[in-house]
This record gives sequence, C-alpha cells and structure tokens, in this order.
Amino acid sequence: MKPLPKSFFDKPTVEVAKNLLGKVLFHRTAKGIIAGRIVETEAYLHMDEASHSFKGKTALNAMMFDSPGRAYIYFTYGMYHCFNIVTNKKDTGEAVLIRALEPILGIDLMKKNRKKENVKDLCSGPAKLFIALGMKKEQNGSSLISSKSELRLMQDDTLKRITIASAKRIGIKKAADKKLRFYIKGNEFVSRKYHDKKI
DNA sequence: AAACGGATGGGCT
DNA sequence: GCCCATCCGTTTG
Repeated sequence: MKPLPKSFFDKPTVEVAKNLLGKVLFHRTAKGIIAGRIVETEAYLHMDEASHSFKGKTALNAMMFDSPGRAYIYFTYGMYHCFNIVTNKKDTGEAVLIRALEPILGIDLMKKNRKKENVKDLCSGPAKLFIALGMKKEQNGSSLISSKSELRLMQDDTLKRITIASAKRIGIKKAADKKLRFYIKGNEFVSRKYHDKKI
C-alpha cells in the first residue's frame, strides 16, 4: 500500500470526499497499529452554513483553514471528538469528516478501546471511530502526509471496484438538503444502514 | 425498526 | 440558557 501524496488532498473537497472512500487510515499507537478502510465521509465546504468554518476563522476551527492533508479534530456534545481531513486550498476552510471505517488491523485493540465486541459497531460513526483508533485531541493539526506521522492514509491497490452513493449529511439543521455525504454502496460498516428513509 | 431522552461540557447570544 | 457534524440504553409500534 502506498501513502497518499499531498496532491491527493489539494483538490475540490467533494472530489476528495469521494476519493477517500476505499482508502485505509492507519494509526500507529503505543499498543500497536490500528487501521480501517474509509467507507463513509461528509464534505464541509466554503460558504456552507453547516460547516464550523462558516462564520470565519476562530481558535477552535483554525485547522480547517490550514494546509491540505492535516487533521482537524473537534470536541462535541460534551463528550466526543470527531476527525476530519483538511482539503482544498489553504484558507478556504474546507474539510472532510470521516464518518465510518471498516476495521482491518488491530481489531482487538479497537474492541478494548470501544468496550464493544461487535465488529460492525466499532467504527460506525465519527465519534466511535475516533475512540476505536485511540486518537487524541492533541492530534488536531497533525500532518497525515509525513512519514513520521502517527496518522497516515494509504492507497489499497487490492480493493475491488466500488460504487459510490451520496445522501444528506447527518445530524445538521442548516444546509440540511445538500447531498454531501458519500459512502460505499452496500458496505456493511456505514454508520446508518437505513439512512435515506429519514429526513 | 424507530423514537426518545440522558450523558456531558464548551462556546455563544 | 441554549445549541451542538454523537452515542447508547430503553421504550414503543
């Protein structure tokens, strides 16, 4: 598997959100390597009311305005963190939220981290996968491109052809109609199997 | 299979 | 106060 180059991320965000499907996210932790295939993403765009970056740069969302290929991590609902990848040109404030992974490596570590046994429940949501991979909020802003990075993204050449589906983003009220959620059609590890029935 | 509410805390009006 | 890019256990159809 080859690492994704910086040019992969320095592209329009919707394109990156789709291209990330099927790629493998690696986390090198003290206890071992944990990895999963990205099966669901959401794009957050410039002038997008649902995006944290909509009202401009603040201390909290500053990483969204940094260079492509970095991690943007935010704290939410008083107890969870979610992991995004910064995309596009610097200062546009765009990013891709990673919403679900198919566990590949370090599944026992994931089970410990999540205190859950069902493999389908380990990474089927943005806060779940953050916990499963043993990520920390201090990794906000870290580069995913450097060979020294604990967090890395890889191309999987063995992956069969996939079909990409799009749908409305989850859990937002503003700009709720935009179909900026992307997932691998038919994949068992997406966060919601019956997603398109609901508003 | 869907709906609901509690947990939990930082930031903003 | 109220909102929030969530999760989970419980209750209801």
